[in-house]
Amino acid sequence: MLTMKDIAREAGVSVMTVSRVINNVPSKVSEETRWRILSIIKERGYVPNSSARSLSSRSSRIIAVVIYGEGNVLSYPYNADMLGYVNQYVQKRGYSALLYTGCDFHNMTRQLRSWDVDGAIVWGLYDSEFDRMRLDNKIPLVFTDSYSPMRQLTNVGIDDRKGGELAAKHLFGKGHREIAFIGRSNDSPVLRERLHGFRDALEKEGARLPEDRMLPDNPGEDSFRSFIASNKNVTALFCTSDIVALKVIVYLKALGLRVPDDISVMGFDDLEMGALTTPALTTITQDIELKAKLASELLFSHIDNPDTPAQNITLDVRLIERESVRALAHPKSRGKVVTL
Amino acid sequence: MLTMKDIAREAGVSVMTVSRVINNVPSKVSEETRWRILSIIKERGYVPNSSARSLSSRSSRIIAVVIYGEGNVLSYPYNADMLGYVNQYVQKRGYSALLYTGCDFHNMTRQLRSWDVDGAIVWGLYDSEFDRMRLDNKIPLVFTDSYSPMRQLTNVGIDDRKGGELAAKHLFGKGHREIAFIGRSNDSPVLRERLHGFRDALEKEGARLPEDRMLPDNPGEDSFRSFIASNKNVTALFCTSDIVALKVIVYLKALGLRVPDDISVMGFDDLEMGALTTPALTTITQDIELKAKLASELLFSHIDNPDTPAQNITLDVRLIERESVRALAHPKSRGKVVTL
DNA sequence: CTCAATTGGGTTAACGATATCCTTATAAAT
DNA sequence: ATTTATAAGGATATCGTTAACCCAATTGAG
Repeated sequence: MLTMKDIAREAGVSVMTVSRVINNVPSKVSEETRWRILSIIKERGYVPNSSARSLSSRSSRIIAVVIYGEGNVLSYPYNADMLGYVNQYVQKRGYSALLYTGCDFHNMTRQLRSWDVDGAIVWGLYDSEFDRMRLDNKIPLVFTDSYSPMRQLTNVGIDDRKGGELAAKHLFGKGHREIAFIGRSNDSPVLRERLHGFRDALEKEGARLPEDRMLPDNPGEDSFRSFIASNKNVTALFCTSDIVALKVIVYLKALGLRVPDDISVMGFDDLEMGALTTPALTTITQDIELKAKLASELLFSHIDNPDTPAQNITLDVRLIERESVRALAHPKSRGKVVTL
Repeated sequence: MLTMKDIAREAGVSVMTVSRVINNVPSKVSEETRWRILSIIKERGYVPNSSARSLSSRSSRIIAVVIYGEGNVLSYPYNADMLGYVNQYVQKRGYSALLYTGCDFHNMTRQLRSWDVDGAIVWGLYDSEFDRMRLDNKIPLVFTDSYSPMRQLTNVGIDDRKGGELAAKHLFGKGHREIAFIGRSNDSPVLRERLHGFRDALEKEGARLPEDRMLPDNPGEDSFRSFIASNKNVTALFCTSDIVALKVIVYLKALGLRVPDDISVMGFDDLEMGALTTPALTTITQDIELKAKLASELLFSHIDNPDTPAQNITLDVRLIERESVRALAHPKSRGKVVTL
């Protein structure tokens, strides 16, 4: 392996001079020497050793991206999109992204510490896991979509509650009164918020969302089938994710129910694929690229200046009306419509 | 930071003994000492420093995953899926995955070398870029879907040609004679192979695929519209990727054409979303998880034993018949059907 | 003309681990 | 009783860089 020593010898200088050239230390090396060294570096194709650099300078220029979840979390397009954008911003800053997925919490933090990462962007955790996370490290951390009660955490999230609200108002405005909610969860604060917003808005309009009108997130076909069978008068379904909405539409099709003619369906997330289906999915959209950008920028500002105070940013959401919700000629409809 | 020295001092041994415990060097430390050291390590939460380890042992336990492409390559579900699976296998082996995306070839190889990665899995490159890649490194490399002429490369690909063939036979068997091909490309060997297989099979059946029946990969809506306008008698479209197929279906819908009633569409890749649309997409499927698994295993066998000879594995593909292709009551149809 | 500041370097010691070579005590073999 | 082998561990150099401090020559101000 080519080392700084080789470059130094060839240039007839000390390794420190080479180091200073590489790190652009201002006014410590003459223009001429700098130029000579740079050309030797280029000619020889010398690349500094990051491990040594990291060991010596206590800065790895690595950002860890931690996606907590089971199985292949990247098969969920939201996670993949986020990772892709985050990675772009990380690379743009000259850092590298180390990827950690899974649920082995212990191993994850071990790896973070062993690599001495300069920072980490984390999502997919539930409340309870946060406590374990903060214990050990002084590593700058940015979370996304965390609803941790600890407010000294930097977080970038979306207005999940408003998302639920928008969905409820939209369905109500289209004349729907008998509505079901797919995505009940005790673990996920995100889903909980969406439910809250949805139910509250519905009740404010005068409709109700009883317990037996809710199904857990990602129900199997069988349980969905029996749910539909025992809720014949439901005219609309609000799913807390596009993937689930799309699956539900397939299930409905298998039951001989057409969307939106026989029953309306809404999603959440605005995955690219939702626009490509027939019917195209009416959904709540969030700006994933912006979220990734803000998360990265916040992380770097923490890295550059450790005194940066924790921030909690909530991004807005919007409703995207496409084809999967039908307007009902409901007698009691107030004709209320959410405009964008 | 807690170091080996701290552990050694507390255990009353030398750092080498601690090192031996950590690296499980057989029969160099007594059971009792090992146990004592391990408990101190656990109690103190000591984590070895990977940079130092890497520097000293010349092995980083990092695998780079290189996805060559523009923009957010992970928004393409195939890439995300592959990465997700590869990452799982990499983590299972105790390695970490460093992610590189983009087209800045020079920077990519620089990073690979600077981190002294133990190996890399690479995809998304075209022929011409390979030459630049092999130049510099002795790093074990595994490619996927490369059609490089250099046979000393280890590669895991799929039988793209057969995929094209299966598509052609299926469409022909369903009675289609006037067929168009969406996915012409001079750069991508993968798409070239799919075209080859498709065209050859079509011609073998007695049909033809003239130049003006081909559209480049991922055409815009306008060019697609005029293409359809000038090819009114086309009854089926074969797209070389599911994403494009889904987009095309949306374009067709906008033109007032129903799929498959008015025109049939086939995709390629079998992305999860293709099964969730209406109509569900008839497509060519490949086993992405298997591909990722084989690529990882091959890489590790190269890492464990540098003398492992290069291998080129081609995985089989299958046709998945769903709903986007209609059977034509074509007079000349031979009623040929591909069975799975 | 002298003194202080600046410019352009160099020297040495870390950083935290592993490699390599030693050492000692005990057991087994001759 | 001597040799040999093995088990259990230690000492030191080294991996490639940067941090911290040092030094000589030049420049500019007073």
